[in-house]
Amino acid sequence: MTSPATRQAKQARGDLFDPDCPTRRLLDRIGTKWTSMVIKVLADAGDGEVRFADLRRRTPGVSQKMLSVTLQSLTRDGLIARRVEPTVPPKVHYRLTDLGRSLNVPLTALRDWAEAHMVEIDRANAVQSAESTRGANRST
Amino acid sequence: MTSPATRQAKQARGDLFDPDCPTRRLLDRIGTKWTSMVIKVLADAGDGEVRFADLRRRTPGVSQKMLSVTLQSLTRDGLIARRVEPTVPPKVHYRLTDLGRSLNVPLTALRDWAEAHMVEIDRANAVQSAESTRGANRST
DNA sequence: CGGGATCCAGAGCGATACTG
DNA sequence: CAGTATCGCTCTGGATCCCG
Repeated sequence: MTSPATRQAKQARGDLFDPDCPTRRLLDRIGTKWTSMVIKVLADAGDGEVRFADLRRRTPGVSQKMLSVTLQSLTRDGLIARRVEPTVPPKVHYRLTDLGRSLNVPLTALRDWAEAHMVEIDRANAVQSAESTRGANRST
Repeated sequence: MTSPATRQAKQARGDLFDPDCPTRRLLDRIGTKWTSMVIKVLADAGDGEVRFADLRRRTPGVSQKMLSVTLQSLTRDGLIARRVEPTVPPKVHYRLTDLGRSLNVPLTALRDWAEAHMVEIDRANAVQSAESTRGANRST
């Protein structure tokens, strides 16, 4: 997530181009393995809240630790809201904030692009592999 | 970049939801530190080609190794095209492909969101810090 | 039930040095 | 000029155990 130390070092070096580039910082967040999927799950839930266990079930493959960490990050960033029911077995509910929902818009665009074009990327990779497999016979 | 081994394991476990989710795979690519910036630099160059050294100059902070690696990935994925002038000091030119340019569209949306809303995320983080600094005095 | 703490393997990435 | 190879650090993220 681009540690503060790194950014400090850059600023100390005198190049202030970095603060102009919040894109990297955003990508560092949504690029973290489970973030975008959690946002999608919450977005699909509409305005409803989702409990921790439900989130875990709807996010296959996530460990409880990483789900916990992801939810903490998103909460700190103000993208999701946390509500705790102080019952004896505590129930914790999560939902997207307005900010989180607004992020979901460009994120959905990216998802759509991915679903539409990842096959082309796969095909491109396949071509490269094929070219390296056969030695290099251009003509004929 | 979500190793093939990981995906194999998941398929072996029987949950085939993952291949349905190319978003993760896309984020693994554009989430890699320099990818989105290189795409932006090339997109800003219009349909023109940019040489390696130019790219490096316009992508402050990148090492020649990481730029090289990033360009290789993008080339394999068919997002950029590579043209080599076989002169004695070789000149290599890069440009976005149509696929790369189409990716730049949702990516630009994400950049716009970042520039518009990262301050809110920073503010949210500041609030959390403040709340943890002062013990916890709610009323008043 | 929800989540914090710890340990550990692996990937990302930077610095440096060498090649065609 | 453009790239490859090696080393080493850091950070991610998974497994496991423990707590309220």
